[in-house]
Amino acid sequence: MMQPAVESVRSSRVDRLFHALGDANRRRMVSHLAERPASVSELAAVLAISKTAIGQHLAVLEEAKLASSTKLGRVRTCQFDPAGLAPLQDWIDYHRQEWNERLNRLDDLISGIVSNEDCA
Amino acid sequence: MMQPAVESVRSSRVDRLFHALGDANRRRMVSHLAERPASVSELAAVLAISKTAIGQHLAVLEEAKLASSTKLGRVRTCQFDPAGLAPLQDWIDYHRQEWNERLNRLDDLISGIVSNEDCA
DNA sequence: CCCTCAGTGAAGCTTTGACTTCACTAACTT
DNA sequence: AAGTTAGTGAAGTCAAAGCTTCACTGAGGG
Repeated sequence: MMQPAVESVRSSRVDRLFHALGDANRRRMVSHLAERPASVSELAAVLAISKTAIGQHLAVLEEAKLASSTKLGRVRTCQFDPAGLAPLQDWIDYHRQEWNERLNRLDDLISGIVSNEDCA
Repeated sequence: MMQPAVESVRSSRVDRLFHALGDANRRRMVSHLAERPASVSELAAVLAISKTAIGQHLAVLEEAKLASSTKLGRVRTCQFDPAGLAPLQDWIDYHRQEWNERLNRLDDLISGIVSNEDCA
């Protein structure tokens, strides 16, 4: 639903993802949907904001592939899509790894120093 | 450095964290710092923005505990703090778990149906 | 058929956020 | 001492983001 005519300004997938989760209300939506699917009205009631606002947040979440929705009759049911979190997890893993490599290089350096001392 | 006089508007730790990573330039800073520490000037050169802007981004990253910095002489050296990613990981894990529980409940339901069919 | 309820599009409001420039301080260099 | 160079504070600009209200469509219920 509510796909923008033009591709979003946010270029990358990761960008859309982090931006989507950067808003507290959208995270609350995700948290709620992670427990059970919900309609727009229900989400509006829970977050205490207008249905219009929910619709806007939903569009952002769907662009980030964190949620999906289908309309049956007049009610739209929104769902959480956990697979959408994958790129986020990848980003974290990547930076954790970078860090570990830094530690490893440090270890090597220290080992070198130690062995030098042993030689002395 | 640059601690705000008043506590940030962003209340929770998770909030600050997601918001900090919601900006592409700040993520680039983190990526760069994950490889090696860098000065403000170096980051400004890499990202092609003013040193002032780097200072502002740095403040946000430090508030989110994703980075730290120390000034030696006139140069400030910035460092990535990987431990700051923990709450982010926790958030993901939590929502993955919620999802799994949903799947389990679904499994139980299906099992119920199946055994009913078996009885029929 | 009329009424209500769920959701949407359009517009506009207000705040936040990401920069910049300018001016200034403090630390090296020569 | 004089000239760079690194970083900062203050202020201002500009666009994006989060909401709201209003008007309207369409589905269901009496």
